[in-house]
Amino acid sequence: MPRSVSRLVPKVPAVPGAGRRQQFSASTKRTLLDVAEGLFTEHGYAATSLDAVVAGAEVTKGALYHHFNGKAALFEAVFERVEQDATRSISQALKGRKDPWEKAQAGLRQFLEVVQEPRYRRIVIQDGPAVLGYERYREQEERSTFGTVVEIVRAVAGVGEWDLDEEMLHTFARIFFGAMSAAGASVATAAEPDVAAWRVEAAIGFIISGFQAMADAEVVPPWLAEDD
Amino acid sequence: MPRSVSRLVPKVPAVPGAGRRQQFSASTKRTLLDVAEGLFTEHGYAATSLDAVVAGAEVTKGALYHHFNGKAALFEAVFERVEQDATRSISQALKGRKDPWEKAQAGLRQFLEVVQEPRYRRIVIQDGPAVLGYERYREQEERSTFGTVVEIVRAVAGVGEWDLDEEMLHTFARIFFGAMSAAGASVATAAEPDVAAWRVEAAIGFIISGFQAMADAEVVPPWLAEDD
DNA sequence: CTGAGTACGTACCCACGGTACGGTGGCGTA
DNA sequence: TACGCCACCGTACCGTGGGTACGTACTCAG
Repeated sequence: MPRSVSRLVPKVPAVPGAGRRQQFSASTKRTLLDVAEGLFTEHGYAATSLDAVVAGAEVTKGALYHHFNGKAALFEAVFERVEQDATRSISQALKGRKDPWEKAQAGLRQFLEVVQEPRYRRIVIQDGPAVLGYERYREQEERSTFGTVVEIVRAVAGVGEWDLDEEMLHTFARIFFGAMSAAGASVATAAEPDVAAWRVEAAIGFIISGFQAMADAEVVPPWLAEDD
Repeated sequence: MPRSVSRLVPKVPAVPGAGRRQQFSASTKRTLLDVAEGLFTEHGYAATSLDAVVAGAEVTKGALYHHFNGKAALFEAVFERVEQDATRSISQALKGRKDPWEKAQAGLRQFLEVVQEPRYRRIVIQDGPAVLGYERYREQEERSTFGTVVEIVRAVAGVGEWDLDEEMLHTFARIFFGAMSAAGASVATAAEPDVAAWRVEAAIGFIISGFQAMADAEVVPPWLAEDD
């Protein structure tokens, strides 16, 4: 059932003057992205045919291949848009927060919200790595959601006054991001997402409290004692 | 270039007696799995054609579809084998360890080794979720690698004498598993895997030390204070 | 008014997953 | 030992779907 989406049709010029042609072009491109996003979310990348996409957008494959280099390119464009929305959403939640711990909490909460969106789970988490390859997948991550995590970790580390070099900071961010992704997935698939979300918040909070406690007590990580 | 793998050919009975027929059958099935594993690892699921698999195994599609219900089923069989090997490898590393913290460390180290295997990264981490779907993917995880993580977390929590219910324990395990997966991926793709592995061990050790410090100091997680 | 190039539509190719069916040889049975 | 059955596998074929080559209409600069 190819969903049809309303789209500008070159009949009467909507806005006369500078480039009506390009308006139609942008409209069809956007429509293709919208339809593709819906189908990718619903059936996944592999089970979505380009015929279904162009049928939903009420165009032909000629139009699709004019705007995108192929199916993978179309997916990547959709992928980028979804990640951009997610990043904007999270960044918005951080507005106004001053305390790094508070920012971390707000960021986590908003991420747990985002990860419950079907499109994010399906397109970014599930199909993303396989379609884009881990190389490009991590490139995309780096300059979107993951980038936000890096900033938060940097802020928190600054409060703790730990002397982490840039590499170590990225390692921590990577670990936290992986933890959040997995946690988010468990939240999204849980029978009661709300309860599960609370559990995750509690667990992560538990871990972070450990950092604070350790900073206060000035303990030495036990399995770093036997360094050779 | 379809790699050909040596395989039993029904010419002279290798071991006479009980069921030579089944030996040939098992041999071809195993050969199909071996070839498929190699091709899936090298080119990925989507870019691997069944023609290439049967060519490498020196059989035809008739044989393949006799043993497996389809391409996805073939992949899942390969997937299970890889995960079983990984689980065995990690369990082996835990043998003899008594102290839970020590077990955690050994398990982490072995996991970081496993995650560097190209077949595990490509088949399990990269293509697994997309091909099997998140449902089946997590089912498989649950009774293999992730199950080991749960046991380790349970042991460690027992030492800390924290009263975690089963749900919370699973949440922690989920988080740690996600952290380890992401960390493992960063290790595998790093320019210097050894150094990266050390960083991850240090970071995770850092976090776990936080737990110990917190257990000693009996602090309260800060963002759990404002419970409503 | 006209050339040029954008923005599509049309027709087609072919790789690849899947299926239907045919055959052959081992293995239990009498 | 003869025989029939079924597991095991080969052969031939189809349909879907990604990708491509090429034609066309419309727009805008000059």
